[in-house]
Amino acid sequence: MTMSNTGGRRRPPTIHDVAREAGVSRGTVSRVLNGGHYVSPAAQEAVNAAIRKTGYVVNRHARSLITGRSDSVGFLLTEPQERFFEDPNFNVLLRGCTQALAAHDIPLLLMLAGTKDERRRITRYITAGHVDGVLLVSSHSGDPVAEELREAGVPLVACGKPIGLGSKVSYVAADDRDGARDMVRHLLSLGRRRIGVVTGPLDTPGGVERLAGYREVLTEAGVGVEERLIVSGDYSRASGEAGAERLLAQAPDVDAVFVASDLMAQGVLSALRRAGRRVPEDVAVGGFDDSPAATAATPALTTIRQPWDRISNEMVRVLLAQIGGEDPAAVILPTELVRRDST
Amino acid sequence: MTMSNTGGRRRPPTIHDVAREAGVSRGTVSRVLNGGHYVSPAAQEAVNAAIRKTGYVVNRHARSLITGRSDSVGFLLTEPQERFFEDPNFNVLLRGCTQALAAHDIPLLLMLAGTKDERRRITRYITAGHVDGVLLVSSHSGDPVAEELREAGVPLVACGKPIGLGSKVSYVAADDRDGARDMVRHLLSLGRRRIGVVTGPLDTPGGVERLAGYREVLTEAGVGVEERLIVSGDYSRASGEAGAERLLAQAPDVDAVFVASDLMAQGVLSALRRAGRRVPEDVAVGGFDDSPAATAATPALTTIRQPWDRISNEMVRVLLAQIGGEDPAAVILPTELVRRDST
DNA sequence: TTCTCTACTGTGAACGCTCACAGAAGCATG
DNA sequence: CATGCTTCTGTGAGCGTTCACAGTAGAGAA
Repeated sequence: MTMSNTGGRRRPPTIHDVAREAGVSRGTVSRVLNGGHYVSPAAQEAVNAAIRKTGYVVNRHARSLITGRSDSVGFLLTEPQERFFEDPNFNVLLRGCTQALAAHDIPLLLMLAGTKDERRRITRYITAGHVDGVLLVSSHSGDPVAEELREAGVPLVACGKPIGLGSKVSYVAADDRDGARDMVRHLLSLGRRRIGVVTGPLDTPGGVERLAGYREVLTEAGVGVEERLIVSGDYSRASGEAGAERLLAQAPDVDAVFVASDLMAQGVLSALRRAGRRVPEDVAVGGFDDSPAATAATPALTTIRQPWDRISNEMVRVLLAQIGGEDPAAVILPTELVRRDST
Repeated sequence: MTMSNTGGRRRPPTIHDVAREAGVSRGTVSRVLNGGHYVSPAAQEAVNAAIRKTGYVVNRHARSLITGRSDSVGFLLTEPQERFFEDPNFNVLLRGCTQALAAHDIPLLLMLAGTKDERRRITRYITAGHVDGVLLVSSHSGDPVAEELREAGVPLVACGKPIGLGSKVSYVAADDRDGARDMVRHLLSLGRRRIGVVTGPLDTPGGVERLAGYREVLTEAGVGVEERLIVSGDYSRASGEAGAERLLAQAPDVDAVFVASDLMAQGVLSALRRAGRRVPEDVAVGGFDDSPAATAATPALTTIRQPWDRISNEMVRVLLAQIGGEDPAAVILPTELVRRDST
C-alpha cells in the first residue's frame, strides 16, 4: 500500500496525473475533491482509487491562488509581557484550538505581536489575506489590533469580551460574573462573613466581572461590601502575595479570600502561611481558573473551573461560521465550582 | 500615509499594479522584491515608491506555487499525553521559535500529532511540501515520525537528541550531562555525601544523560555510586513525590537529592516536608530546568538553567540553514547553575 | 567602425488549481 | 418530434507570481 515513491524527492502528483489515471478530466477530479456534487458514482470511485494509487495531495497554494482563501487561520497573541505565555490556561486554549481546527484540516498559524512593530507587520500580513480569520487572545482592553482587523473585514473571534468595541466583534468567554458569584456564595455557605477579594486587573473584562459578582452576592446576602476587604492584583503570583499582605494589614479579621486567579491564590497562600494563618481553618481561600496551579498548591485550591476545552471549540466554531458568512456572535459558557482543601 | 483603501474589502494590488504605477515591467518589480540585483537605482526607487503608494503585499500563494517553497515552517509536537503541553519549558520554546522565525518573516504552523491518525495525516501534509521544514519536539524516543520525515527528505531539527536515529538528523540540546555534573559537584561542595537522585524517564536523552552526569561526578570524587540512592520518575510532580518517598525508605540517611526536573523537585519538597525533613538543613534539593516552578517552590529551588532562548534560536538557525541546502548539524548548548534557597 | 561584454529590462510561459461555460446524455413533458 | 430540465463531463481561461530567455543600451576594446 506504499505509494510508488522510489526514493529521492520527485515531483508530487498533480490533479492532472490523477485525472489521467482515473480516465476522467481535471474538472471531474476537482469536483470530487470539493464535495463530489454532480459526479457520477462510477467517476467518483475511479477518482478516489486514482488518488489512493498516486498518493495525491492537493496543492494548497494553487488552490488558494484562485479561491482567494488560504484555508488557514491565525492565532494572534497581542501581549507585550511574557506573563500570559506562562499562564497555563493559554496552553489549554492553544491546544484546544489547534485540535478543533485540525478536525477541519485547517492549520493554525501562531502569531505573536508583542511590540508595536510586530503588530504593524502582522496586521499587514493578515489584512493581505494570508489567513482566513483570526482567533484573538489579548487580555487587556484598548487593543488597536482588534479594531483594525474588524474594520478591514477580517473574520475575528476574541477570547473574552473585548472591552472597547461593543457587540461588533465575536467573542467567547466564560461566565466570569457567575463563577465569582458561585465562589462567594460557597464561602458564605461555610459561615464566613468577612470575605476579602484580590481582584484581577480592572482593565480586563475578567477583572471587572469577577469583582462585580463578588459585590452582587455580598449585597444580596445582606452582608454588605467593605472597601477595606478589596485589593487588586495583576494575575501574577507575586501580586497575589502582595495583595494578601495588604489585605491582612487593612482587615486582620478577614476569614475568607476570593482570589481572581489560581496563580495569585498561590501567592495568597504563601502570605497567609507566613502570617501564621491556617488555611482553611482561619482563612478559607478560593481561586479562579482551575489551572494546574490549583492542584499544585498546598492545600489544594478550591476554585472555579473555566471550560477551556469548550471555549476553544466554540471559538473555532464561531470563527468558521463567520468565515462562512455568518454574523458575529457572542458565546458565554458556564463555569463550575471545584471543591478542594482550601475551603 | 494611509493606503487608498476607501472602505470595503477591495481587490488587493498585484505586482502588475505596482509595475504600472512605477512605469516598469513585472519582471523588474519581481527583481526588486527578490533582492534587487540587476536593477538600476532609478527603477529600484520608483518601484519602492509604488509599493508604498499602493500598499502592495506579495501574494505568497502565487509565489509558492511557482517556487515550490512555502516560506513557512511547522512546529511539530508528537506527544500522546498532554503533560508536555503543561510543561512551562514548552512555552518558552514555542515562543522563542515563533519570534526567531518572525525575524525572517516566516510564519510558524503549529501541529499536534497525538494520535496515530493525526500523525499519519500530518506526515502526509508535511511531505506534500506545505512547509519547508519542521521543528520537532518529542521527548520520547522511537518516534516514527522523525524517521519518516528524514527519509522523505524534509529538513528537520529536533529539540533534544533523538535516541533512535544517529547523526542523520539535526538537533539542538542543552548539555544535560554537564548540567547534572555541575549540580552534583555543587552538592558535594556543600559537604553532602549521601546524594540521592530522582531521574527522568530513561527512554529520553535527558533522563539518561542527567543520570550519567550524576554517576560520573560521584565516581570521580571517590564518593561512589549506591543504587539505593537512585530512583526514577517521569518528570511529573507526582512522580517526584513518589520517588522521594521511595528514596527516604531505601536511604533514610540521604542528605541531598538531585532531581532531574523542577516539577519533580516540587514533589520531592512536598514529600520531604511531610517526612519532617528540613530543606536545605537536613536535605539539600537541586532541580533541573529553571522553570517557573523553581521560583514558585518553597524554598525556591537551586536548579540548572536550560538556555531555552538560545535553544530556540539555534533550532531556527539550523533549520533555515538546512532548508538552504546545508548538511544536518548537532548543537549542544551549555547550562548554568542557579543558586537559590534549597541548597 | 564594429564587435563584445556588462548591466539592465521586458515578455511569454509556466506553476496546479478552480471556475464558468458549453455541451452531452437521459428522461419526462408538451 | 421538439422542448425543457436535470445530471454529468470536458475545456479554456486565468489566479499572481517567478523564471528563462531575448533583447536593448552603453561602455570599452580591437
